[in-house]
Amino acid sequence: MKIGELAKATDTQVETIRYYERIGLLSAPGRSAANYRIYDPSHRSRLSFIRHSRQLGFTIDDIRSLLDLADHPERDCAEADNITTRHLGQVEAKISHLTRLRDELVRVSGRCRGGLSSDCQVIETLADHGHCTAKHE
Amino acid sequence: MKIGELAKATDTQVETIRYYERIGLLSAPGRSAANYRIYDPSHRSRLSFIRHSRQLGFTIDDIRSLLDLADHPERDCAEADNITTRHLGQVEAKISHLTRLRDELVRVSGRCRGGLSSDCQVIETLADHGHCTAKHE
DNA sequence: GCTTGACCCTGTAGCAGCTACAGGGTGCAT
DNA sequence: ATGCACCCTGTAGCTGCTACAGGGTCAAGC
Repeated sequence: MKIGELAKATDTQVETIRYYERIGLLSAPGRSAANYRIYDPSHRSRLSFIRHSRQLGFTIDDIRSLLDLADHPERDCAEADNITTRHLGQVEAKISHLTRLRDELVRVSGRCRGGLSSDCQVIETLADHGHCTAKHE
Repeated sequence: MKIGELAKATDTQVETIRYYERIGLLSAPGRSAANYRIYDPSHRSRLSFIRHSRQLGFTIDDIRSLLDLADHPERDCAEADNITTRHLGQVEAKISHLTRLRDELVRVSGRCRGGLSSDCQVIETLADHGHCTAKHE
């Protein structure tokens, strides 16, 4: 299949596929006489794996390791679990960070009672860190 | 004050301050005879405002608008509230996205029962989207 | 007066993970 | 023969910094 078809089949942009090839995540396929990339089903499943992993938020580097594991059936599955667990921890950290941030934003925006920006509590709050309940980084 | 002092006072990196000046977020201060940037208290409070807004996750563009409002006391505070509310919505969207993602990761990593990567359920799941309960983008 | 070290300057390149051109070639239908 | 959809390479852009390289400045200590 040509790149456009692979793109449609995996719900990926054509330029993204070329990007994955450039960074060595997806192996370079054969070429047609006209120098078009011609993919086979193995590329398709590999790209599906990549896209699925990306949707789950794995980094490109994680995906490299995961693909490597998928290619070496004799290796220990624990490596894959390590990557997943570490990633899960990062996602949870992000969630709790964003949750604190949301609470602060709710508090800030709740202060707006309309009127002029000169006595806008939102602006006030941003200007003066002391108005915050919690530390946020 | 010199840039290093301002950096310490606002808990910002020196290079970040120069970056803000370069993109026009923080106005260029005066210079000493030796061409050092010399900041006054107004720069300091402006930078605090910026940093505080960044900590709350506002984009640089949002901050430009917020600073603009802070500079025009006669304008309507609703604009600031709009920006905050829209941002809050984005944060909430991110939280719910990450939460779905987390649930899926928990499910995926729960499938690992050790053993060889050849029958690793984590790898399996990544390879086959059909294993997923929910759609995730 | 000379060195050392902390600070400052400019300019540019890098990070992640794409995305978006520009400027060209190919392939098929009309 | 012409139009159009598709393909190619190469490069620059996005966000919000961060990290140099290669240089200048200044005060303290010997």
